[in-house]
Amino acid sequence: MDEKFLKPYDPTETEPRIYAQWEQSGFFNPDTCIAAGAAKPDAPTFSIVLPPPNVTGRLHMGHALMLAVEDTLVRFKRMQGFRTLWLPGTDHAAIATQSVVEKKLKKEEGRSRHDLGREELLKRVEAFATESHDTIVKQLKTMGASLDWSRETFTLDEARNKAVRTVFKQMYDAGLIYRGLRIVNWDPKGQTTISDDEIVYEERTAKLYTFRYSKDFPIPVATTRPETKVGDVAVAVHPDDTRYQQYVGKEYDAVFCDVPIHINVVADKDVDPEFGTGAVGVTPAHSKIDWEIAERHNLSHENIVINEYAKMTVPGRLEGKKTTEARELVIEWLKSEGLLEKEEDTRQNIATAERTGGIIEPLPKLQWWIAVNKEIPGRGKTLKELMLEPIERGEIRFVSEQFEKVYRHWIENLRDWCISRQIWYGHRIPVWYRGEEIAVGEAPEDEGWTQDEDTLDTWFSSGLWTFSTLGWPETTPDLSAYHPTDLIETGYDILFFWVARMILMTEFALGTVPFKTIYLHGLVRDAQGRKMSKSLGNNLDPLDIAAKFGADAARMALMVGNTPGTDMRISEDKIKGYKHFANKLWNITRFILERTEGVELAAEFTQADAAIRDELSALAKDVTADLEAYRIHLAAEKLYHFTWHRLADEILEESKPILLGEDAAARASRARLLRDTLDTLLKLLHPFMPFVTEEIWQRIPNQSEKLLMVAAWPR
RNA sequence: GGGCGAUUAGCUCAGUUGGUUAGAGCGCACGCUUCACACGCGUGAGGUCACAGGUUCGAAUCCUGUAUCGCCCACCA
Repeated sequence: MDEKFLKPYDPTETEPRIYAQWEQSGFFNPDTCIAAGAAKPDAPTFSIVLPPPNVTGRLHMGHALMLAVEDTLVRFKRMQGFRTLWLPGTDHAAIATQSVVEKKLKKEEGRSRHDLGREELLKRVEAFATESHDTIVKQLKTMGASLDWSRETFTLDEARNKAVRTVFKQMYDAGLIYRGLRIVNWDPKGQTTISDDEIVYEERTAKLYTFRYSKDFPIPVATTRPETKVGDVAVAVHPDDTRYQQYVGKEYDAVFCDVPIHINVVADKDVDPEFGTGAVGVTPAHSKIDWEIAERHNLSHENIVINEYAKMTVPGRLEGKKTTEARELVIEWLKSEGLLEKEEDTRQNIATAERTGGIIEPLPKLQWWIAVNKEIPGRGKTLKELMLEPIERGEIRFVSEQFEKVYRHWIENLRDWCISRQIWYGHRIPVWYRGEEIAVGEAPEDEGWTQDEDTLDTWFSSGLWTFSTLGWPETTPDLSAYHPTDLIETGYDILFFWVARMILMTEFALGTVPFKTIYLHGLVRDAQGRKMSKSLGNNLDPLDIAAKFGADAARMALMVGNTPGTDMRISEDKIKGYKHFANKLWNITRFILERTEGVELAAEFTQADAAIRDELSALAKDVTADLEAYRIHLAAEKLYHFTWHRLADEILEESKPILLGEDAAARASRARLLRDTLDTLLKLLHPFMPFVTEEIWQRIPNQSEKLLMVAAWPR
């Protein structure tokens, strides 16, 4: 017996060595598996694209969970003989990455992006992205991820750029991408537009003020943002509100806090007569709803009073003031003029930007949009319909069915998607202007063209991920073999951002689904159930965890008892438990090898041993069925339980007298049973705990299959 | 305001299509230097499955309602 078994299992020494061995074997690449006979050339395929981690730093435990689940499924399928592809890549994560670099720049050098300029900033961001990428790859390998590195991609590399330009052009030609002036969510801190999905609402107490524009203005108006009232063009009331009907259609002039304003009184059904005074001051340039009201009543949109830095642009005492300062000044002025009628507390949800925390300032801006409710020429359907159909037809199914309703509900309320961003890192919008002319897709060859300054929302390129990574728009063998992919596995928090956008993009560009099954995992929280975050300092780094307990232990701890779609708690104690389990398996092996060394292995089992062999076959079947149905938590728990409490506690114990006994036939049968059981169990456990099982496997004498990772799955 | 989910042992959670006596890990108590393993072994305590009705031969599981907690979406000026 290998002397190594005399000491406890040491994952830190083992894991990097084993990973190097796997990598060297080339079996992460399905082509190598075929060449080596580990998969048949015509075997069915199984493919997953790795949800590309953002190059914003390093991986956290949520990523570790994702890797554990995906690697387990991939290894399972590979051992079953599928042509299995798990394709790695990273995401440039435009806003997220640029804002990390900008923050660093500010902190370390006290400079802004404008001090550096576009080109220099991009150099900095790219350097940072490269560094992050390398860290992330190291972490992925540490977790044991059997990714095909020969096919690695990046959302911003040349091939992916090409895919982005191609889809953009196709959508533009189909009339689905358009440029339009609308109220956008402007983040004054990040100096960019963001989409509705990037908004986080924070509940706060705010003051609701009731006032009149002037002494002779007949209708009192309630507002939480008095400073915007210098931009008002109308007062809207409900059409049935008898209090105000007599004023509808009338116009008034006033000088509001040094600013001359002209107010139309209009009737609009969107006004709630119960709220405030039942009358809304309409500020078209600084409120989405007001913009719509103004459109319905042909009122001016152009009355902009706040700029991109959230400062007032009107002449007079407010000029150049921040909105918050201006608010105070307006209240002061209202009081001094005797126009303020009431001041009360109200609860308010304030819109903030997810990445920067800046308070969103609605502003009218010329932006690029994707129309989701417009019929696609030649297809008779809208993008929204394309997003719903595969779910309805059952071509895509959710592992946790509750998400189907959530998804539908989101789609039904979907509005046009704003895809342009005023940041520099990302895919530059593939549009060029020359006077009145416009060119889309590829840069024109001739002189005088200027490219659009903006970049694309990062989710535009992520939406193409399942097929851009396989070589589209070229028709590659990979694309036809591995697309649609079998599974997408990611956190439920990016169902809308990403999963929905992949369905949209793939249905549009390829007319197929991007994947057949959606497996959404929950959040990984700390032992107290809190979100892991930098500010709380309760983050666990997969690298540290692997160094302390081994990647195998981390993987098991993340999978056992964790049902898809549900948040879980993780603690070092739990992970330690599975480190012990790896050691238990190690010692089981030691026992079996020691006690069967030199014992002749029987050809036939005794009746008792045949029963145990059947029990094991039943377990194998059970685990297989669980994995095929994505019940990973159950499979893992069953294996744990069998290994420790059936095999070690019972079978090994009752084997002791048999192996030391006089009955040679029983001894030979039991020896063979134990060796067979160990082999089978190592195979069954390998997808979950790849390192320790592989290490043991290679130290068992007379092993017929060399690498456990491509050994045949028990059937 | 609309939607989704949860409530099972002290704690964290499983429990697949309704089917024996409801399980695991951790923790706890007691005892073990037993020749695979103290990263261990043995024994044990601990549950009205949130509550109230209903369906059923049978309910933690299905239905209705209530309570509490959590999350998502929308958002009132």
